[in-house]
Amino acid sequence: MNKEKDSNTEEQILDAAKNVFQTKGMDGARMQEIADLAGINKAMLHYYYRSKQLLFEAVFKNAFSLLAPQLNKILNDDSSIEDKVKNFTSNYISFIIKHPYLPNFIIQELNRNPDFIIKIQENSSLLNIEKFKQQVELEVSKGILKPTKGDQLFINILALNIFPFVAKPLVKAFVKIDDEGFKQLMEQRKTDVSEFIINSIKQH
Amino acid sequence: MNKEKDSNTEEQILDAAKNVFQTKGMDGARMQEIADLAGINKAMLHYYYRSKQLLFEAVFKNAFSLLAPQLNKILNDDSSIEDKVKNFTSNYISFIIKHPYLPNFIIQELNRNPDFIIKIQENSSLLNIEKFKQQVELEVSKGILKPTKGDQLFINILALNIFPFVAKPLVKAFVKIDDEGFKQLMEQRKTDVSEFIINSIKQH
DNA sequence: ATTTAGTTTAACCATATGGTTAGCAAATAT
DNA sequence: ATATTTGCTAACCATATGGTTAAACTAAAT
Repeated sequence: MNKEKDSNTEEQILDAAKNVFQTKGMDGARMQEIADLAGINKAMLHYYYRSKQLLFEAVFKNAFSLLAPQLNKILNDDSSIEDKVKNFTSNYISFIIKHPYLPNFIIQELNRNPDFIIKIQENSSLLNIEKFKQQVELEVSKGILKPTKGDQLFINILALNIFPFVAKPLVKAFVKIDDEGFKQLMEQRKTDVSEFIINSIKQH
Repeated sequence: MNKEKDSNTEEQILDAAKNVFQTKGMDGARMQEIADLAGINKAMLHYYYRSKQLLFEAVFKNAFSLLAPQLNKILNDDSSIEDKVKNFTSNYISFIIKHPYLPNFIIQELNRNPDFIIKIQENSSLLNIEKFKQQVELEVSKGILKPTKGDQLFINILALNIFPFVAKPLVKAFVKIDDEGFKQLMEQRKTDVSEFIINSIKQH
């Protein structure tokens, strides 16, 4: 057996599957299209991944494992809330510009099958907002922040950063811009969003 | 012919189609499932709506026409930005609690087929952010608001209001709540979100 | 009573789709 | 040298799916 070629085929399949699943979703994806994109026989998909469901799960886990460390930064990091907001906003927007289909894919598929998140919750110590909430409480009591609820703040941070990418067609239509204009708008948000949040919660 | 019954069947189909399309999307929806839910023969779907695509479009247009007036309020209304933010936030969250699948459906399908929004743009005078932007500029120059970009503010308002519903499974997992807890969290946001926005942009 | 038009159903059709199988060719092990 | 395992392909299969059709039914119009 040729190890080089083995892993290569398997990777090519996963690559093609990422492409197709992330743009068309589980329901819209076709095994044949994945095979064509990978340049191999359809039977190979089943040879390496058994079923559409399992191939999809491989893609989904892969996608989530890319996103997880991004979210982890804001939850389990020791910098101040202000620094977290600034860093997360800038980093996350850069990250999504590199992986534009990720947030939409994850949100769409979680809505299609909410049980998915249970599996994720079991496997990863992620998705724990407690430390963040305590930190907000502490900074509120110290007078650094105005009275603020940790969970709502967290939702707001996610919303302001993720939403524009998820609703990209809507945003493009409202603001009347093309892809290039959208990219510029998102670049601007790297600083605008953190300012918007800090302005709102910081005690002055 | 029985007009009562006519429109009834047609409506029953549209109702069932709304249900199925809005929860499963175009790709995940099955004509047979829609027919079963409507309690009629599958051929009736084609009798009244010709094809899956046209039935879907009827559902989509219907959904968008529900959402449009909501967005219109914030774009073409004469109250102050502060009042707009307060009213929109409260009204929109109430609205979505009544139609929980709407935002997700629209966003998902616009991403699947971005051309859809072109048709919408042609037909409706909606989706024009100009008045809102001018109003922001005016209030900034009057010193009511801090320096603020109208388009970014509009995106932020949409993001903070819409995102939690679109990402509901994610939010539930992070905050560790069930459906009841989610509903309470959203009720709280009716005031929290507008405060969050006003705090950020109002000159003081 | 009969015609006419709209409505509904069961059966059917062509195609798409996820998945399987038999066999081949090359590499590896014996 | 031979047997065995592995990677791969072409052909195939069963079922699902969107869509069609011909005939039956209903109710109003003549």
